[in-house]
Order: sequence, then structure tokens, then C-alpha cells
Amino acid sequence: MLGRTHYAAEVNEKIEGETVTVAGWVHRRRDHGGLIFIDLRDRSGLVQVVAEPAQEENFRQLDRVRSEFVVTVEGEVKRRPEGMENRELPSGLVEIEPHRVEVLSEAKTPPFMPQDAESVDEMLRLKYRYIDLRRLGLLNNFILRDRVLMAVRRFFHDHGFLDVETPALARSTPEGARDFLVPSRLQPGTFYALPQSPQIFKQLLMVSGFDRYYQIAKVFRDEDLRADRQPEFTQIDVEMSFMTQDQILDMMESMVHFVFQESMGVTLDPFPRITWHEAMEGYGSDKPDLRAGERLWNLTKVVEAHVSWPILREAPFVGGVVFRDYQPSRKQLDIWTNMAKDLGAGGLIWLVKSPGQTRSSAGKWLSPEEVKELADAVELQDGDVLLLVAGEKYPSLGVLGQLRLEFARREDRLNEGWRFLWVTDFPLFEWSQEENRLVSAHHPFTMPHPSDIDLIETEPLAVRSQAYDVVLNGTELASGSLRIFQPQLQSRIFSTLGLKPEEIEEKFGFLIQAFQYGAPPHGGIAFGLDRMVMLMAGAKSLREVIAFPKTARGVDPLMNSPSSVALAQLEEVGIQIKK
RNA sequence: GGAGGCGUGGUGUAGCUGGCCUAACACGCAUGCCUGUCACGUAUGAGAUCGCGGGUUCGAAUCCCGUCGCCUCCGCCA
Repeated sequence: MLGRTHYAAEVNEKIEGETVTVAGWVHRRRDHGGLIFIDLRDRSGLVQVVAEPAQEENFRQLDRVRSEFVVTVEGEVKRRPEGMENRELPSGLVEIEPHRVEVLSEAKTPPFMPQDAESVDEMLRLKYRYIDLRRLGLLNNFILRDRVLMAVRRFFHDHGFLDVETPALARSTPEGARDFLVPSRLQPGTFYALPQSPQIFKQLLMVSGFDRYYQIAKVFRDEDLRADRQPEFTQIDVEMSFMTQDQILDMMESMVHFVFQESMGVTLDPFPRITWHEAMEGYGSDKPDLRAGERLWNLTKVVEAHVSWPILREAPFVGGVVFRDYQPSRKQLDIWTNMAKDLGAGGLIWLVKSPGQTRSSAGKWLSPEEVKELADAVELQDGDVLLLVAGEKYPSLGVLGQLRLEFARREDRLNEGWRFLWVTDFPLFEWSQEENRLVSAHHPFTMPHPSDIDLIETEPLAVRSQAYDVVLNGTELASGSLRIFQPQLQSRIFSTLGLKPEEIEEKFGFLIQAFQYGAPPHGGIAFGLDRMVMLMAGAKSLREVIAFPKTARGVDPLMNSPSSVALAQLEEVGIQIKK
């Protein structure tokens, strides 16, 4: 076999006259009868090979090759004739005149051509993923992913973090996502769980004094999939000791700045920091998209002061979202109203301001003066629309936040850019309707806000935590917290969550015990690497940045996993399948 | 668990208010012709029981019921 000397895109006018060997796939073949062109494709791009009948053996070889055959070509780099250059290609000023052509592999006609794959049914693309991955557009996502990872590793290495691996065979813990279970053969009837995160291990490393840890960790969650959720994904997992929350935020923010600079040449602005309350009040979401226009308006006080209509006046909360410079039809206003109802609002009141008048869907019940008070409160200008929702505070804010986002999407008002922010001070607990009990908003190891510790037993839902998220353009990119390092406090949290003492001892006894042997204050964060790369690449789905992803039903059509297994395998691990 | 969208030669689509469909178009594929193409051109040709099952009807790609698969969203994802 001929050994490669150059990638396709490296063959250019600078090496004119040299003999090179290129290797790759036949991207396209153009047969002019007396003249055959081959576009040879490799990871770098394309280069043209041209053969004439006089070249006999080489011509015969190129005559017989077809799409996706694998070939090597040794030949001379020649400048193309005047006017025949292709400015689209880095190699477009030259072409290769072959001395020797080797066909290394023939190829069946592929189910789709790599260059067409973008429009092909995704199921088929996944089944033939190795062909799908031949297209350069997709390859570029993996080149970016590699650059991101290199930058991440360099940053952490340079800041004294140790890359430590933690087990993939761990134990199932209560709270959080459903675990993937792995049956144990040596201990029949017992199971490992694949980690949802290396959380406890990294905390134990802090107890050991590792001080700064990071890991590019594969983690697993057995929940329903989405475009931005796969059952297994990669976290940039980080933990550090003896750092204040602000120090941790600063450190992690500079990591993100570094990664964007190194991998894409993008200089980011400092990330604004807002509390969870501010996020909810301002955007109706704990992951605000700052590209989507102005904040929501709290009009409860304005209504109290100026409006007599009971529907508004007696609501515990009245909020508004303003669509600036928007002239909706009556039909569009109805669409917004229906959307608000679908999202759970009791109804929607709109105000449309135009020169000389402000129309309102509640015109019958609101006097012109009342309408004016509301319009003035949000600085409504001619051509602006105000949508009002009244009801319980957080559900209403949620509806308004959705309307705000949907408006920006539908009217194409999402501004360009990388709009990062920190959201801090999340609630420590949430109420789970489904389980009818308190659950951790982040995870049960999260440190409560120091001034709220006394409320843990008395008013748990009011307790703030020292937890923080990184949000980019409305997507949660990372989530972290300071951790509890006092065994007594950790026990209080567990029992507030309704875990029985025996249960605490059985599931987390080792952790509480570890904290009794000298635990440093510590905290950390985990970034969703796949999501980060997805957003950086401008991809719509995680599947575009994961080499072998799964479908929405958790299936890999290429390997055909998951699959049934031999009865003998089940017997070994002591499992019987229920019919 | 729920809602919506989609399923027609190898690929992407059209047809889908029932008969003119013996299923059309483009790409791909095969075989000729063609010495400067680069989405080459050109001629000819092969290739689909319209996801699967049932029903309605004289007649179903088209209507109805069920089912499977893919995608998106809600629930779920500490």
C-alpha cells in the first residue's frame, strides 16, 4: 500500500511539481469518456485527480471506481489549466496527475450519500452512522468538541486541578433521576448503579485533601429523552475546597471564558449574576434567555393603586410582558390568549397602544384612565402591546416568561450573541406534588444559605441554598453548589427530606461518617459538555455532537441496543424476566 | 404517561376532497456516448404491492379503526 504523504486540503499550488500520495474516499466521479475526474475526500476536504486514456492502467482504475470506494493516489501536483480553477476548494488551483492508483476497498452503493445526509431520515443516518459521520459538517462538530476538551484540560491542569477517575459501577442512591442498574454476578440479587454524577466520590476526594478535582465524566440518567437530553452524556465535573462561592464562580467563569477564547476565538463579556428570585420575577424562568427582550413587569401594586375591576384587583399577583413595536391582528391576539390559557393562565388581557388610543380586551371593565395607568406603568409606546396575566405569582410568571420567549422566537427577535449569566440562591427544597413530600431542588448535599439554616425544620420552602447555575441563551449549562461538610447539618437535611434514620444510615452512613474525620468546606459544579458543544456548534440536537447517540426511545439503531441476552447470562446474575 | 407532526422505489418529495395511479418528479444506481469537469452533460433502462394489520367500498396510497417506528413538546430529568 502507498503511504499517505498529504491530506487532500494540503495539496495546493505551493507544492506544485511535487509527487504526493493522498488517500481517502471517492467523493464524486465525473466521467467525460476520454477524461475522468475524481474528487478524493479525506478528513481535511477534497482534492481533484484527473486521468486521461493515455495513462492506461490508472485510467482503467479510475474508470472502475464508484462513490465511496477507498483509494490511494500517488501523483504529481499540477497547476490546473487557465480558467479551470475551483476557488471553492483549498486545493482548487491544482490537481493530481496520477502515477499510481490503488483501489483499497470497493463500496456498495451507500443508502445515502454523505453529502446528502443532512436531509435524510435520522433513523437511517443512525443505522449507518459511520457514513453519516463522513460528512464534513458533522465532523466539524467533533473537531470543535476536541478543541473544547483540550482547552478545558489545559485550564484545569494549569490551575492545579487533578483529573481523578471515579467508578462507573457505583451504588443506587435515593433522590434524583432514575438509575441505570447493573446486576452483580458475584453478589447475586444486588445491583450496581451507573452514576448520575460523581457527586459523592468527588466530595470524598475533598475529605481526602485532594483540594482541586476535575473529571471529564460519563454519567447516566434513565429518564425520557429530548433533543437536549441523552441517557448517557458527558460532564465537566469539578470540586474544590476552601473556596467561597464567589471564588468558585470567578474560577469557573474564567474557565468558560478561556474555553470560548481558545476553541472559537470568542471573547465573552463578564456573566451577570442574579438570584433565583430575580430570575423568576424578571423572566419567569430559572434559566432566562437574555436574548429575548426586556424583563417582565410586576403590576400588582399598580393594580392595587388604580384599578377597581375585581378580576385584577383581587388576584394575588398581576404581571405583564411587553411586546415592543408589534402590530398584531385580532387573530394573533387570540392566539396569544389561547397560548396563555394552554400554559395554565386563567386568561389573558391585552392592551394595544396606537396614536390617540389604547385598546384593550378588557375595555368593558377597565376605564380609559385605568388602561392609561397600566400602559404608563410599563412605558407603553405607540405600536407596543402589553399582555397581562393575573393569578398565583409563580405560575403567572411562568406563563409570562413563556410568552416572552415565544414572542421572540416567532417574531425572530432573538438577538445574536452569547448571553451567559449566573443564577444563584436557588431554593433548597421544592414540594413534589407527585410524591407529596419535600425534595431537594439541587441535591441533598447542598449547603443552605447561612442566614436561613434555622428555617430548615420550620419553613423549609423558604430556605435558600448556596447553589448556582450557569445559563447560556436560555439553556442550563452547568449547575453547582457549596456542599454541606458538617455531619449534623447533613443529617438534618436528610431527615427534613423524610429519610428515616435507618435509611440515612444505610444509604449515606459512609458519607456522614467520612465527614466526621475532618471534612473541609468545599463546593463545585458540573457542566454539560455535550450541551455546551451543541450550542457552540449551533446544532439543534445533542445527536449532532455525540458520535453514536440514541433515539428518543433510547435505542441505538446501529448496534441494535438495548438487546435481549442469553438465558445463561441472566441466570449467572440471578435474574428472571417477568412475562 | 399525554399532545402534535411524519411514514410512498436506495434517498428526498408530489399525489392523500376514493376511480383519470398500470403511482409522478429530482437525486442516486446500471449501460452507452462525450478530452476540462467540479451538483459535468446527454441518451436509454432497472427499481415501489405506498410502515404493518384489519375494516368500509364495485374499487383504497387516498376514508375509518388498531398497531409499530421516527421527530418535537409536556410530564419526568436532585
